[in-house]
Amino acid sequence: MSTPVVLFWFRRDLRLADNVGLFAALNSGLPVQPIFIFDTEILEELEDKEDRRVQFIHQALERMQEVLTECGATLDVRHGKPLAIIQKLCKQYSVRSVYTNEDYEPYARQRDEQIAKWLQKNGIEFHAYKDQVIFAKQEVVKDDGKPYTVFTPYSRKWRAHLLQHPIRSFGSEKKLNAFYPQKPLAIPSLKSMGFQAAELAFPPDRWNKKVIQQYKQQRDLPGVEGTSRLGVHLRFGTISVRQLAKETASLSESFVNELIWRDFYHMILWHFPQIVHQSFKPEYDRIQWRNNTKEFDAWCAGRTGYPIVDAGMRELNATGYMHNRVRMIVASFLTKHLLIDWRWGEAYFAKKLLDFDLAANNGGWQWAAGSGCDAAPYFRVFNPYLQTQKFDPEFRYIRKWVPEWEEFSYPKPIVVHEEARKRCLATYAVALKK
DNA sequence: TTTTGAGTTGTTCGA
DNA sequence: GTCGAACAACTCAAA
Repeated sequence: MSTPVVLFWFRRDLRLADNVGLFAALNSGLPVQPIFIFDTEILEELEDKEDRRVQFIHQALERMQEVLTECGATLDVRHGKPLAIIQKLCKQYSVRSVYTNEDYEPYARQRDEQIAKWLQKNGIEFHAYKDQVIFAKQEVVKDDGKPYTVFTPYSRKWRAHLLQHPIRSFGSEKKLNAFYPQKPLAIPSLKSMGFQAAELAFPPDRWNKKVIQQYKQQRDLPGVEGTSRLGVHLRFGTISVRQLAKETASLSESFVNELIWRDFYHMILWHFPQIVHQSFKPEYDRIQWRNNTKEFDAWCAGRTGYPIVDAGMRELNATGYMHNRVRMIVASFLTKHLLIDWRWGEAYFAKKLLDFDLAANNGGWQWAAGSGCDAAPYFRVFNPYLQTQKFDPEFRYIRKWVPEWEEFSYPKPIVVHEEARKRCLATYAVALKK
């Protein structure tokens, strides 16, 4: 009989340091075999065979593998359906329990439920920990126990809760000797999984003190490096959100606010999973979207004739990233000027964004469309010219992504702002009148 | 239960 | 050019 072990299953927490579930596993008293599963259910949905997110994950795994190899341990990486892989691993190793960190997306919840059930039937424990966010699920709720749906009171309660429950550190990186000793195993290559590498760099997993200090003043200026660029690292857990919050708390209240927004949207998704398909405010699903596919294609390609919109879409297409201010502008433009269903825009972002996160992306789109919790009022239609004047007054961002914007060859606006605005207000009014 | 104050990120119009 | 009101009332949170 082989040595009893516990498995630690990495998902959106691809780091060895300050990892709650890993810390618990390493303290379980049994040697820990770390695993990762490239989930074919998810990978098959990806159209782009150079999808940079797959590469990002691969790279993060390789980095952990280096450290683990030095400790005489190894990460066992598989490719397939999670339940089947877990069943296989439980046959191969003498598994006493499976440790992991919670994932609040509907697909993940259903997957974990199924796996936990199978494990339980086979006498194996399943432990999942909160690691992805600072406060989750029921931790920050109204006095009557119900979830908040308005951000500001949520954020006040969140901050009060933090004072009562200061952030702890989980020194998982200090227990590397508790891994199961084993000869190195190879990580499946991208190619073997039907993907290929593109020569592209990822943003660093560090933050700049000056950027955080000036975050409030500069975060809205897409022509300036005024944001942290840490979204992708929070998404895949290559940095710890707890550590980040702790370190930046004294530097910028508005930066911490963005981390609270992240918790807020994850909490909302947990309590209202139907928002993946439906408007948070159901009456917004009565809107008669125009859904013109030619206009949608123009929006996707950055050919709307509105330079700030086109710059954003071109940045997204070229890099897998878009500045947050511009995300709002292009989302407002798609839903309100073009009257295209927010789900179309949401799906396009899901396909393209390196830092794509279901909770935040859905929250952002429903906010822009007006259909979300605590959303922009429906009559608030961003004026692309005014937004440019305010946030890109010297056209730095526009010049970078749409160098031909002043030339004759640049397309005429796909819609006239004033007309589109009126059409939007009229269309929304029909859907929302009682 | 009732009341009161407030609500991420805007725009337009008219005095 | 500047400023406040209207947009449209509504819902939420908390006292």
